[in-house]
Amino acid sequence: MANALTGFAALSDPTRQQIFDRLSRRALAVGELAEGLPVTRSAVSQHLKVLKDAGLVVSRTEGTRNIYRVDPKGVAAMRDYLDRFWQRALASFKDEVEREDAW
Amino acid sequence: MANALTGFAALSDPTRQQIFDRLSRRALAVGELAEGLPVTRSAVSQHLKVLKDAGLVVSRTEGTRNIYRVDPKGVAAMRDYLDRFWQRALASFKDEVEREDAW
DNA sequence: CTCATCCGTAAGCCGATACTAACCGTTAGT
DNA sequence: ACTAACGGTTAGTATCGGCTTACGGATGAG
Repeated sequence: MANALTGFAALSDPTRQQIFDRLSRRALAVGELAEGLPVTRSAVSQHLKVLKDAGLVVSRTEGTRNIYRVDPKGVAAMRDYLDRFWQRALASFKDEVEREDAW
Repeated sequence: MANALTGFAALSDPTRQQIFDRLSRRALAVGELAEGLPVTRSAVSQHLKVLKDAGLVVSRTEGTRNIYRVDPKGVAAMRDYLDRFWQRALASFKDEVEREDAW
């Protein structure tokens, strides 16, 4: 994937979040994905491009159909990225975090 | 925080990513944050509101200064959210491979 | 070959949002 | 009380981004 930062932008849109959620359960073709979504198939295709460029999904071609699934590696990269921030934030404020209402 | 989804939107902007990165290293006042950023203090203040509403930062007042820091709980919520997707994608991937192969 | 299916892309519209400038309330120091 | 420092808010503008429509390329069935 490009980097974890583009991943946040990719998941910032509600429609893409919905697409991503459905893909995380099982692989789907573009047309299948478009059914049940309040947008056209064209919009879905554009969203899939964003998710793919961010490294969050991969696709394979089966005849005329393009089937997408979530790429666990991309998700792991974002999770690990956040984990570094989490640890860094904890390290610089170890004292305050223990007192819930200090801030 | 509101939910993990608003967190992604909050971190989708490059300027907010930069703000968040600097805050994760140490707590900073708004003015300190604005120095070294290519935008005005006003813009920084607006970005901080978005990050705060998303539960990613918290603030405390010290005289006339408002000091912000990263909230580890908000970061952990997003990380855990991604972790669920990661596990789900792995399980789904495993199922797909069993009935078809070669992605 | 013909035709239908499937999907990506281009153009354009329109709402969302990141930004600056200006203003105002609060606090601290003299 | 006056003034300066600090920062949140508003108004206005410009750019960005998600959407639809229309189109074109690729594959498969007949």
